[in-house]
Amino acid sequence: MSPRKFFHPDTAELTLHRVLFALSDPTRLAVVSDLMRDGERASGDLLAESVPRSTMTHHLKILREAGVTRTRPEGMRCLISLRREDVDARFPGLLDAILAHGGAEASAP
Amino acid sequence: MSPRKFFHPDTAELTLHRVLFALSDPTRLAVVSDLMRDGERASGDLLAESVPRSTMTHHLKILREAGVTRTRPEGMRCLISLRREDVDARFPGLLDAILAHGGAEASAP
DNA sequence: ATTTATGTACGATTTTCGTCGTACATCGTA
DNA sequence: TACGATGTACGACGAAAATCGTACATAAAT
Repeated sequence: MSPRKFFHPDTAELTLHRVLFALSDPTRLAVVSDLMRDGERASGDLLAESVPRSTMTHHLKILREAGVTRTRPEGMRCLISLRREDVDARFPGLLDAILAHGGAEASAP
Repeated sequence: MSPRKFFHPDTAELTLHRVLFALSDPTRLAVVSDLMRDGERASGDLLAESVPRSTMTHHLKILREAGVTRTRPEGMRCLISLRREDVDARFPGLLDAILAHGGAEASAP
């Protein structure tokens, strides 16, 4: 019964092209937009109506392995949060620029 | 002998995920980094040593159709420049954030 | 008009990505 | 332990992307 493990890259290992790629998909952009507005959220509540679970798992894995989000197991659920400070430390202003654009594209793909 | 035509999207039609996708490739990121530092450049001078011409044409087309760059024919050559004001108008701070990161990844892929 | 330099168009190939169903694992609770 | 709820792993499928060679187009000069 080992607690579930999730790989998270170190802050120093984030690469710009990987982060940009993680953000280049409409579904993932919508997830990040939600996280920016609402803070930490359960993965099951993210776009739950429009995206199957296995598809959401896939997108969350890409965001997590790019260093954009953090996944924290909490009982049966997974809580997802933005790695705001880490991304800001490595790419200052990047998330602000995306936040500034707001959720204009943050609807379903 | 009509002068060569290149499609450029209107500023209002730029989408965030398309711009981010265009910037999510190391080769294209290196091109943009060069353009930020040196201004307008001939396409043949961009990474000429490491990327075949037809491949570079492909990348420049993606950048252009995403609205990130402008291509201007000048005699036999093509001059490439950043659409700085247009991208800034639509996504303020985005290019600054990438410029701030400098050319740290701007070497060959 | 021929030649040379530059860049595009097209096609073929390989790789990667996005989607999602199914089976499995984990967690809390009855 | 058995059950129900949540999330992951794996595999398959089709769509899209990255690479690059070859053929063609454009422009300038001879």
